[in-house]
Amino acid sequence: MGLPKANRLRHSREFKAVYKKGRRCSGKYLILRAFREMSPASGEETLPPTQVGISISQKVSKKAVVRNRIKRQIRGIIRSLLPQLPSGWKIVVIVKPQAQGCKYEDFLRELKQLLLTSEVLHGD
RNA sequence: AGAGUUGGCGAGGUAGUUGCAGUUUGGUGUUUUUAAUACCAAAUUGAGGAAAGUCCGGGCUUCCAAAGACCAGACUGCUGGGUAACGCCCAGUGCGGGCAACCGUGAGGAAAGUGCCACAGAAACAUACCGCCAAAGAUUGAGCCAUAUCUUUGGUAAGGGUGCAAAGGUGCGGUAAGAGCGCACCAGCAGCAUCGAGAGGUGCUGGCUCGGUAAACCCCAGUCGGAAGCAAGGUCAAAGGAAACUAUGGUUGGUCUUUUACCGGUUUCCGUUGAAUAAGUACCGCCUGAGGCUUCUGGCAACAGGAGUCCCAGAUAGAUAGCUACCCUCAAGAUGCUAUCUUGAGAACAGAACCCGGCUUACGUCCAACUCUCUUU
RNA sequence: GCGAGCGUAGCCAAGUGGUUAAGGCAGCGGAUUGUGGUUCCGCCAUUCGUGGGUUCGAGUCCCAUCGUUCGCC
Repeated sequence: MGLPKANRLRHSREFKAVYKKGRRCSGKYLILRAFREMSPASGEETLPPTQVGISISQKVSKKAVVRNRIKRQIRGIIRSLLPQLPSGWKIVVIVKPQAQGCKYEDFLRELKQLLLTSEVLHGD
């Protein structure tokens, strides 16, 4: 469940910018860093599409298979949520070591909650 | 039926659907055209036997200015073969383990030299503590003989004790006591004959002899240009500039000789950009290869050669997941008496990152062959 | 990708192939004290990360493996 290339964070610089300027929300298993580029002249139409990156360290698990599965599941959730997200955001999802034994539903619930609390997603 | 040994296959399958990456084709948009790039649609392909550990061997790339000599250095170590190469593989020899199938093997040299062998023991490359034996002398005694004890000189390595190990082992003869001193068998060494391509096997003869350790230094034989590694290295557009430190030198193990070749190096800051001193993935390298499959020939085999056929992952914050249906396998339960139904699971180890050949480690199921034991016919 | 080091008691650790593996902290028991601390004495490694091998004998030498820490591009 990969994301389209336009919706990915791709460079180390962009990650660093998000860490530096973005707001921070943490849950039980995940940490969210979000940052919106607000140039005063441009309107909603000219904003770049929202880009998302996932960061998972070797501390979560030494096994690449486990790390990749978590990444895929999170990416799948983001993909399903993508139409609801407003454009212009740069988001980094960091996986905590406690997330080792988590299931798809756990990530889904937590990620939705984090997006709401960080005011990226405006609930109804 | 149980216990065990060896080898092999495969890593659930098919269809649909949503989604991701590559390739090809078509279409649309952008840039001045060629072309490049983005999006859309269709077709097609999409992780492993270990992709892992990075323990060996290569290919490939760049640097070391070129040539030569010597010394270092590293690795390997029964024989023959295979291979691009290997510390790998195959076949054999010796030794060790197992009742056996079979398995393991770091298996050159200790009479080139040096070192070490704790404790114990007399002695651990060299000897005599207790013993045994012979001769001489002394002691008790007036003297002699015998015996005993002691001393000195010599012989001996059988016995005792020590130890991982005591100088070939066992038996018989022999001797003052003993000893390969002699004989038989065994083990080791040397020579000859014979078989084998060779490691070695077998037989005969001989003199009887020499501790262990080289995964201690070392000696011998053989192999190796060195260093880095795809973050190698290159293409693209552009624009380089400033400051500081260091150099009579430097150029990849060391020394020397000859010829000549090249030249600064490091750090910091500013700047244009898709990207700026660095992990630039924008592009190449980058997936046609010591390639796979089928078959024939040679070879005990590893493997080699010929023919046919196929194209089979190429990401770069890094592509394989979710759902549905059927089949197959397994487990549990019910009906029921050998089939049906229901539920659950499809595992274990584990994710390509330049590419190959091995080794090692992790790991679940199935199949085949063989060995031993027990029971029945 | 390339390389280097370390695993010894709960913790920090020493250890030229040769008894029963040195210390310190912690812990436990005892003595001293009216009680506690200080001080003193004693105990505490079924064996040196794991598995093989060499050796008469391995924590030490060799091979493989597991874990862990660090460096460079």
